[in-house]
Amino acid sequence: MVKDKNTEQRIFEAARIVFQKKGLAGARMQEIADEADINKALLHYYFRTKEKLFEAIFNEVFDNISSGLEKLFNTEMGVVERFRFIVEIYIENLLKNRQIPLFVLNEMNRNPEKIQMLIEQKIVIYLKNFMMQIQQEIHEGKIRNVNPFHLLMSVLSMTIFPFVAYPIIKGIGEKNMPINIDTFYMERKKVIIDFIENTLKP
Amino acid sequence: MVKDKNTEQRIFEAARIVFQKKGLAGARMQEIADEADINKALLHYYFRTKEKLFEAIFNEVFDNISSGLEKLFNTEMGVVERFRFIVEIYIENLLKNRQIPLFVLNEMNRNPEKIQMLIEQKIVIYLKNFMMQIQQEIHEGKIRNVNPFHLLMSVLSMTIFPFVAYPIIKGIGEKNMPINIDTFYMERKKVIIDFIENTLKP
DNA sequence: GTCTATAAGTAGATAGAC
DNA sequence: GTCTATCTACTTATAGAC
Repeated sequence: MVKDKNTEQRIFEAARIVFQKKGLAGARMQEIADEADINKALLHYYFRTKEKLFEAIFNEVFDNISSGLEKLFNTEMGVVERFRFIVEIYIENLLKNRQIPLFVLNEMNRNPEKIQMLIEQKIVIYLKNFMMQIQQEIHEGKIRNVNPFHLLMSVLSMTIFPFVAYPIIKGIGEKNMPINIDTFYMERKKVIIDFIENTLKP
Repeated sequence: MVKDKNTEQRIFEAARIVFQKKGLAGARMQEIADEADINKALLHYYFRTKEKLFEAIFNEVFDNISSGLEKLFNTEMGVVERFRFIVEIYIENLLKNRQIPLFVLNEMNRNPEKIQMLIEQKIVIYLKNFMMQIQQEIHEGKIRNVNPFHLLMSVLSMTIFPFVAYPIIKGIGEKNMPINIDTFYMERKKVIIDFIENTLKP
């Protein structure tokens, strides 16, 4: 249960927890109120409607992703080094917020028309720039000639997918694996970075 | 709208469409009825409750996955060859059923206790056997020494994730890419298989 | 700002005619 | 088997006291 802090923050954090677990349609205002330890009417006092509350949560999540990308891509950095950063930062962050990928993917797929613009302006633009940088380094002979789009998609897949496939990983890892699941996620950093380096070394 | 066929099949197919698009909580019985072009009461006549109808759909999807895995893993085949099969068959199938991954991942993550057993018995068991085969071929020196769990997870990620990330791919691909999105998905077969071969060649 | 009580609307489920 | 009409329960949202 969310305590301390002012009411609006409490509601916000409670809503984040519930929406990320249940999705927009599956979440109940009552559950959010309980989680925030306040009355249901207060939710409406602060956020008017369920949709608006959800939007507030989603926008915050999306902005975090976006500003993270901005930081990653507005620093001067070579392609391989940048990939390394992406993988490390993403895995660190996703370990702390494991529900985020499914939450975002759901909203992206269920309301594409609604957030297409957001995706375009806050995600795709950075990825496109990065692909141009990759193209550039290929041209300069710094890295091997690969398809930047596919490479980027492979790296994102290897990084993010294991977090949405948690139940499968848990199923595999639980009994006859010598390591715990968090260790597995941490190990992936090296696995993915090795893949990148192998793929790109000239 | 689903026509022809008997009523039960019509309901079933309509429910599959709606549940895969909206999820259990987001789906409406009325919408399923409309999609099937029948009355709402008939849904209950054939399937009693929304939950049971959903379960019927989910079990069918899950059985398809499971029987697919069974076919893939009960054939005599080397590791590399088997990986090739997996990637090709999965991409072919997912191109025809793009909503499946998100649908299944959602249910797995939202009702883990409910389907943990299913995952264990119908998915994980095959993956574990395959990892043992990988271990075996490593031992025999047929393939390079890699971590089977990570390799498997990487391949599954690269294969499946792009289908749940469709909105991002669309955003990237739509304007300044010379190919259409289906071509991109088809190309991934080769990309992933190349990765496997490079990773495993001794 | 925060609560209780309640209104208003929606969705799943059933009764009963045909 | 299939339909219309209706019930019941739940959920969002609001009114109004404090």
